[in-house]
Amino acid sequence: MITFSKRRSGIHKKASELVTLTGAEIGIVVFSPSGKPFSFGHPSLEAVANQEHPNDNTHLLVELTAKKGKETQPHWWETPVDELKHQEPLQMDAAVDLHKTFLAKLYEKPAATSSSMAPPMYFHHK
Amino acid sequence: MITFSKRRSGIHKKASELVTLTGAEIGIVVFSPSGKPFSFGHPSLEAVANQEHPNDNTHLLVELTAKKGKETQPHWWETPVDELKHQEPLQMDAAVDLHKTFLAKLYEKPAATSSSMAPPMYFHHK
DNA sequence: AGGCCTATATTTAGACG
DNA sequence: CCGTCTAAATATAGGCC
Repeated sequence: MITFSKRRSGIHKKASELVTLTGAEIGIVVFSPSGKPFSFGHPSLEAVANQEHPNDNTHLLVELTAKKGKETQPHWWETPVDELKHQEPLQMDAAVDLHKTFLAKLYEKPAATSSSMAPPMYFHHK
Repeated sequence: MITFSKRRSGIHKKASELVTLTGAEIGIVVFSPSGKPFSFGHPSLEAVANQEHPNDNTHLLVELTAKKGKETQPHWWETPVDELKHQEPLQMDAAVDLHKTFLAKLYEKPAATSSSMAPPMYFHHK
């Protein structure tokens, strides 16, 4: 648990460095062994994308449903994802195991500014 | 660019270690400065979750639309996210900048087995 | 791009406050 | 939980294939 905390910060730091050094964009979601979620990502979460994952023909649709209170929480990644909410397991394919996981997609504008990178990033938890 | 590659592997390795050492679950999506997407994650992508991000009242719905060809690509994270597909920018909120970003959520079953962790993980790209 | 190398810088575990 | 400290383990840049 202490190891988790330390290493989580480590990865977080590495991710920050990757962003500042190379201008890449990154998003990470981690769930601690105890189930606490932590999210982190580079630009800001302003819109989301929908993209096909060709190799397994998986199509993921990420949809932003509500957006308010933005002024007080400008950067979503500065906040913990907070409690998990259970819901009925999706019956897509029961092949592997009990774990349900995720995938995230990003969509970048054609000639978008690659600036706005690397505001100091934090990894909070609750 | 060489730095990006090396550090990307580094983060990937750290993520693997975090998983093996602590049993955490993690998912990462990185976009190289040139725009190439790389994904990585711990368990497998079998289902996805929908979860509220309380602090900014953002609600993200991640939906798995299609799932086939699984036999040949058992682990989604072993494959690159591949080419980005452009689509109309979402008009959710134009506040920040041109970048569109993402967020991912994970959903774990109540008393799920925390086993099945740490198969060697790879970071591919195209 | 990936692999191999080596010197240097960083991270880590573990103990402690 | 957060800091601080330490020795030991690891990541990194940069050169080279």
